[in-house]
Amino acid sequence: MVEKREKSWQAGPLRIRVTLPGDEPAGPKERLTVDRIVDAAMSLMAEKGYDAVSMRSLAKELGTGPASLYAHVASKEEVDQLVLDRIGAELHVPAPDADHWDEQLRQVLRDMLALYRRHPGSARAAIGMIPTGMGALRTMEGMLAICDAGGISPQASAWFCDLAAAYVSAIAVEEAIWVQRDNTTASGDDPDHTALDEQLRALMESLPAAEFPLVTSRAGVMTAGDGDDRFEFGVAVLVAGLAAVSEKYR
Amino acid sequence: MVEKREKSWQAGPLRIRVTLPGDEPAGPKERLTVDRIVDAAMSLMAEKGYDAVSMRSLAKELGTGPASLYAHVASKEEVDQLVLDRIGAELHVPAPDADHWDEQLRQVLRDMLALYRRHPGSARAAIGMIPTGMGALRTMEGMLAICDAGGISPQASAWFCDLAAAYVSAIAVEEAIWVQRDNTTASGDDPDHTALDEQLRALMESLPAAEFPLVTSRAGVMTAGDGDDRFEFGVAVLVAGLAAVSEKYR
DNA sequence: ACCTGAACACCGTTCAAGT
DNA sequence: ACCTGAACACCGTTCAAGT
Repeated sequence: MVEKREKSWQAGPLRIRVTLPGDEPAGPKERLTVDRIVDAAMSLMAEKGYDAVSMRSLAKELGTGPASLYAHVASKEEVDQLVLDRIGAELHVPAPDADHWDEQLRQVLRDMLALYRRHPGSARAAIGMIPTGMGALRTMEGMLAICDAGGISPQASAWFCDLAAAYVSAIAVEEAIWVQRDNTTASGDDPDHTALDEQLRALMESLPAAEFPLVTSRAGVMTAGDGDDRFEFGVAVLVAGLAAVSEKYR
Repeated sequence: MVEKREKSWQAGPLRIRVTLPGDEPAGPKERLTVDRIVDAAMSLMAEKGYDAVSMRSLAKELGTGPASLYAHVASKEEVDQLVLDRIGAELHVPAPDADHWDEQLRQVLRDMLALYRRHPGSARAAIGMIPTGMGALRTMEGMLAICDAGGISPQASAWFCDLAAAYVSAIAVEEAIWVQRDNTTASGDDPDHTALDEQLRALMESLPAAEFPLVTSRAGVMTAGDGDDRFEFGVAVLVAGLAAVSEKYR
């Protein structure tokens, strides 16, 4: 009834896999591999969000039962870890330039957020995960090199890698959760979360001015800016703060 | 078969509820209220971790079925929100002191983390949640006042509230996830996650030195310090960074 | 208005049995 | 070695029915 509908081949270092539209249930005779499981997890995540990725939905996508996956991965958590490792390998940190170390560092953080955005749902998998994939380690190496070029102390550089990763993934998770809510609530109408900002602003303005003089009078500035504006502020604070405290952590 | 085994009464502003040991299934005649649901969620979370809190376990704790909860709350998410609102009310921000605004701000962030730690599992509920409870709003008001005393621009102050909340809750979630893992893996032996640090350090040192000169040579400093040391660094970076960039966001 | 039992449509993981 | 069906012990939420 179902023939081989999926094609995959190796072309040098690239693994190419093509699935024609309407081929969702996939060929059941294709051998299960860790790579195929990770592929399926990433495409399912991108298409339907993190919550749609389960051992069962993954198995269905691959034309098998959930128990079969456990011959290749130990747990759902391992699948998440593998997805993150694969994504992490996409980030490339430039060679350090001492004159622009701070801008380079800010750019790495922007690229990290862009990576999560490019793979919707991936941020949710990153919650509480310590990244130990080769990609993440290479990113660390690159960040340390840039910090060195900027004269940042080794201890401050080391802890900054953690701090930056925690901040970026926190922002990415927050965004991922709105996006998911927007997708399930409003039926693809318009993706502005400005409605939510407007609501929050109204809430702040409606507070008793005597008890909340600042929140009420600054409701506008509190809800100002989009995600990028706020992230850019965060990135600026982090890098400026690093420069400022570096000496204290020598 | 089961009599009223739970006692609760009002004593001034305090709500006191005593459940004798062995009374877990609770009296089934006590009327269900939102407050009782939130009480149950908080104690279940503290005792058995966030994952143990479900609409079903909550119902069992309250001596009823899961469907009954929906007469008082709309969803599990609302329960989480209510728990967070209650916890948020515990934080108190001091009146601003212009000479020590930066130390005051750092202390608020420390207190925020302490709050999550005092209610284990609560951090997990905070993921992707925009805090709109009265407690959170009062905390914002207090932080804005301290920033004002420090001469920070309104825009920088406003965005800093967000940034700080995101950072602290990211750290709290990370900690909550170790704790949960430690509790389920090692059977209450010793709660040092230093073993994990040691493992990470070994991994870094085992990397090829040619490709990872900094990660390998600085594995020690990368895994140095406990949670408090690293958090203190983060807090120092954030507040110093705020002071540094404030003028750019006037 | 509040509560209930039963059901719906899901989870992750295990395990004996097959090939 | 790899895969499978069936089961175990769970989820959140809905809804008609009761009081």
